[in-house]
Amino acid sequence: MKDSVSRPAAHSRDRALGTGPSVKSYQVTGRLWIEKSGETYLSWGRVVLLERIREHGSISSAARSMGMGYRHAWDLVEEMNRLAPRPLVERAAGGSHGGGTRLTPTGEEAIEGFWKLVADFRRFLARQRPQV
Amino acid sequence: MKDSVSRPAAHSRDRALGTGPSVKSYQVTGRLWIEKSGETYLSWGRVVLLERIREHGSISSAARSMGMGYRHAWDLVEEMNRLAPRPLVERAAGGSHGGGTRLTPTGEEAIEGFWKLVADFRRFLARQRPQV
DNA sequence: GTGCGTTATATTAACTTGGGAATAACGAAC
DNA sequence: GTTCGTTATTCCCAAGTTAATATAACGCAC
Repeated sequence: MKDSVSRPAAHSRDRALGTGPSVKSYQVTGRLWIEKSGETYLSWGRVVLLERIREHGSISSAARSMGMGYRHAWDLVEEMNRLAPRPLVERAAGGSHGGGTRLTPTGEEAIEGFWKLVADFRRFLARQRPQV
Repeated sequence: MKDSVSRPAAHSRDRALGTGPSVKSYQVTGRLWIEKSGETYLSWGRVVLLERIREHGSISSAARSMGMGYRHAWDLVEEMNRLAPRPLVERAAGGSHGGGTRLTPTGEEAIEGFWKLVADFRRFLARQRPQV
């Protein structure tokens, strides 16, 4: 079974979660993220970036694959690693292929945990009836 | 009993809802709003603006009271009225005091309904345990 | 040591959002 | 008709965010 319902496609640009393709004209929508000390730690786009890094093996390739500038992607990775209890990715500059970036087990857990949170949020939104 | 918990102070600039003053270092946070046809209909700031209009009797005074430009406030009111099933506010230009803006019953219901939604959302967030 | 593609870093440009200023229109009170 | 403060509308600017560009550092393969 595809998990495209509980876990939206990684290539989606939508970071706002609604109740899906509804016929209702009014729709309760929202965003969810995790902060640490007031700073954003994990969000939709950040987790998608982590998945792309896992898939492509480098920050630059991951950024290209989702139309994001390398600088922006690097900043996000830097901040996530800084806020995480342990690094989510390990980076290497130089080497035979120039280097690369790969997920740590902590990074894998962060992805999984965030999508679980998102799934709960989607269920919550689906229960809401927009009061017009 | 004050309602500052279930209904945050109207002057708050925070539109993001967390689980309150928690000692946990990681905090699940989020925003909630209502869309119609992909356009934002009601959000935290918009509903606060409606409350200020009810309190002050005009868009300009309401905007001043919350450090918002009249232009921006007018745009928000215009869009809310356009997306609402029936107008949320009635506006009058001219008159003894220059005119003014007041809430309609629909506007009152919109405020009440949105804060109920927010209260549910706060309860949902409070149930979440940030998975680090 | 040279080549390669990456990470790392700084600088600049473009875009978005909201604020400020200015002006006209409004309409009841006087 | 004058006054008043509001609504309504246009234009421009400031600030913050994101994208684009450029350059240096890195380290393994060869």
